[in-house]
Amino acid sequence: MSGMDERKFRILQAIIDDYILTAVPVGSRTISKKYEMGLSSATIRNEMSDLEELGYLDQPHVSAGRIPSAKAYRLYVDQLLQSGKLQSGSTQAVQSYFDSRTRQMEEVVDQAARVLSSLTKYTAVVLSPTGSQPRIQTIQLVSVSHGHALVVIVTDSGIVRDTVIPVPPQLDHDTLYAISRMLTESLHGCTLTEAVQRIPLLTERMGENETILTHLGDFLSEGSANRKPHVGVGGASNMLSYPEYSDMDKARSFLSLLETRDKLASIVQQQGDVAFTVRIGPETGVPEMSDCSIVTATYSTHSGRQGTIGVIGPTRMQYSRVLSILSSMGQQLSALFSQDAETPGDNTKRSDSE
Amino acid sequence: MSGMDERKFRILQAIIDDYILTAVPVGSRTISKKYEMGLSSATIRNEMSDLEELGYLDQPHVSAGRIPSAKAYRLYVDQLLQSGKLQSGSTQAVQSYFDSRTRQMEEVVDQAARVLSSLTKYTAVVLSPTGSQPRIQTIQLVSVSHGHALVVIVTDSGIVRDTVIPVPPQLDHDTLYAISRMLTESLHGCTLTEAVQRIPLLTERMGENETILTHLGDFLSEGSANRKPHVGVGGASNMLSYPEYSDMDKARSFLSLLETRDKLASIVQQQGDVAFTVRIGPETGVPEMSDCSIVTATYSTHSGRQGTIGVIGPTRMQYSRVLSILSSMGQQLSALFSQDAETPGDNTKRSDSE
DNA sequence: TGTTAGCACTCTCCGCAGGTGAGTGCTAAC
DNA sequence: GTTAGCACTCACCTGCGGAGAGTGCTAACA
Repeated sequence: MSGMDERKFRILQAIIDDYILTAVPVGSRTISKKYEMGLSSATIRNEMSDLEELGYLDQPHVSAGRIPSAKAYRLYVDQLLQSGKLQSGSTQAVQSYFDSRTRQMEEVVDQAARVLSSLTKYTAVVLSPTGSQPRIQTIQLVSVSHGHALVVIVTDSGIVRDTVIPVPPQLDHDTLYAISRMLTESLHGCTLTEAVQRIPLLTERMGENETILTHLGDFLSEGSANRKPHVGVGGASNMLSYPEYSDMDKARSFLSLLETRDKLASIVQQQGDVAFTVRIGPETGVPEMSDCSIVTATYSTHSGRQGTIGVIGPTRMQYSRVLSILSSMGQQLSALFSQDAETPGDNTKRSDSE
Repeated sequence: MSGMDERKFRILQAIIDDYILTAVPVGSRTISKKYEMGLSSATIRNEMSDLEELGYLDQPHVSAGRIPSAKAYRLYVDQLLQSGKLQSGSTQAVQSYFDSRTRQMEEVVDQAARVLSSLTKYTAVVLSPTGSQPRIQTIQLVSVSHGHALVVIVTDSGIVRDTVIPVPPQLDHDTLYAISRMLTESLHGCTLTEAVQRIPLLTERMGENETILTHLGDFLSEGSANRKPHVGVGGASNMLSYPEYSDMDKARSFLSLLETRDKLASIVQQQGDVAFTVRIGPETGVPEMSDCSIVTATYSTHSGRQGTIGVIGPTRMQYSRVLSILSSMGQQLSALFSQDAETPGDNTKRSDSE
């Protein structure tokens, strides 16, 4: 980073800004004219030559302008993150998008991805919260039809899952309720994994209905294993608007990556405890995204589970804008998921005002 | 359709087959050589000229080969549907894809879309079942936290929705259970709309807990209004593999159409009671899909609700293949959604074998 | 010593030929 | 009715030259 004085930095900044806007290699004349630097193109040229030597600029071919390298974006972004001036006004925009009432966690996640993509004009990915295993609060069996019951498990972070299991057909509502009470008392406060272990101990108390336990155990162990977050994607087609993806093959491989949700989730998932992660070009570690950048942020629920929101765009992304939008969105989601046991947007507020 | 003899039809068929395979305008020589017709290219040429006059063939420019018109595909498909020889062996392939156990309706729909797209190499859309309003079987309130309860409504076609509503904090499990029993008895067999109407009549029986009714009413009326089917899309990027979408703008508008699920649903949704619908090119009525075809089929649940599955591809789609795959998939889904109140793939089978 | 004007040079992009080849329509012979 | 032959038409490819943008270098200037 040595050899980098104040003026060089300002020029680099100008080049990045211009390139982010136009996606066209930027020449010395452009800088000296459009960005008032009080310097002639020749001087700029010299500086640019230096910047290229330092690795901040690339030249597609001899007689083209320069484009910022990944290193340049990195510098730019680091600067941005340090100077912490991102909050800005985008909170409003984010907020206004969420007034439509959504209920299920999956819906919120999908909706968030749509909002994020339409605000940024890039591709957005939202992962539902994961993390520490939720603890069981209530287990309830509801009779569905003769010989089948619905199992609903409520945890401190919302409904885990519901499933239908077969039950002895002679069981009536009240018996199911009694069993539910018993199960709830025995397993309250356990994580799913703990519950699976504890289930065998309950056999004698169940009497003839022990088949229920088998099914419940199956269900629980699957629920505890299957901790894949839900993945919402929005604005996949936005990417095609950018000239860097005018190549069909590139576009196709990018889009098909977006379709394999598991892989996508593992790429986007943010590791560590930082507020933001910015991965530029090769830093993504994904060949399909070698000229993309991924910006992610986390949000968290009141029970400490963490989710990730991310924006994928060309390396010449409007980082500052994106970071500020992500920041707002993260706050919104945190708030949303922290009321009412991660089952957001319930009727409370609206009904109160009626 | 007059002026169309047996031989012309065979030639037309050959042209369509070849064009479906290659996407390149097909010339008279190709037909006479690749497809053994015992005719010289000159004869074919004459016939092709006739076919063009009849409107079955188009010529991109004077000295190019011919390509089938929408009218030709229409004829081809009608023929295919009449001769009812589509069942074939693809059922196996479809079946084998579904052994992975899925549970929630949404998951099944998404999975079906993925399977469908990977089998056909086109873009697939699957709509969850809609139709006659489901009837309430059970209503259950489950205590979630102090002052909040989870409402689970089981209908004859599965769980409608669950939501958290506020309840008076002093209510304990048993009271909630009693209320649940009361609600179930009063509303059993109602459709959601009927239930909304009947709720006011229950006020006196609830005593001090009537706020619950307000929230329940809100929830029900929303559930009955919000009859949008879930839309699963698979293989969006497949479309980019076909030369007809090598134009970026076309591709983008197509993909962004796929992203607006509501619009997509209304396009794909099949009207009428026929087993299959094939809409070719302009017949789709959607500018973005003017050179696509949409093939849809329906599946239905044991409670008579209908869902739609569809494949979107270029007009030169492999109709025969697609129709047979759709047919299998439709059967699979019908079967899947008819066991266990539309909560498919439950533990029954697996547990029995353990 | 830093800045600037000027100039030669490079390389992409674009439009314009000309050649090639696939395919047609027509005519005449079988 | 079928086929061989032939002239004709375009799309596509390739190579070429000019225009324009941008650079690097050198020399002059403050």
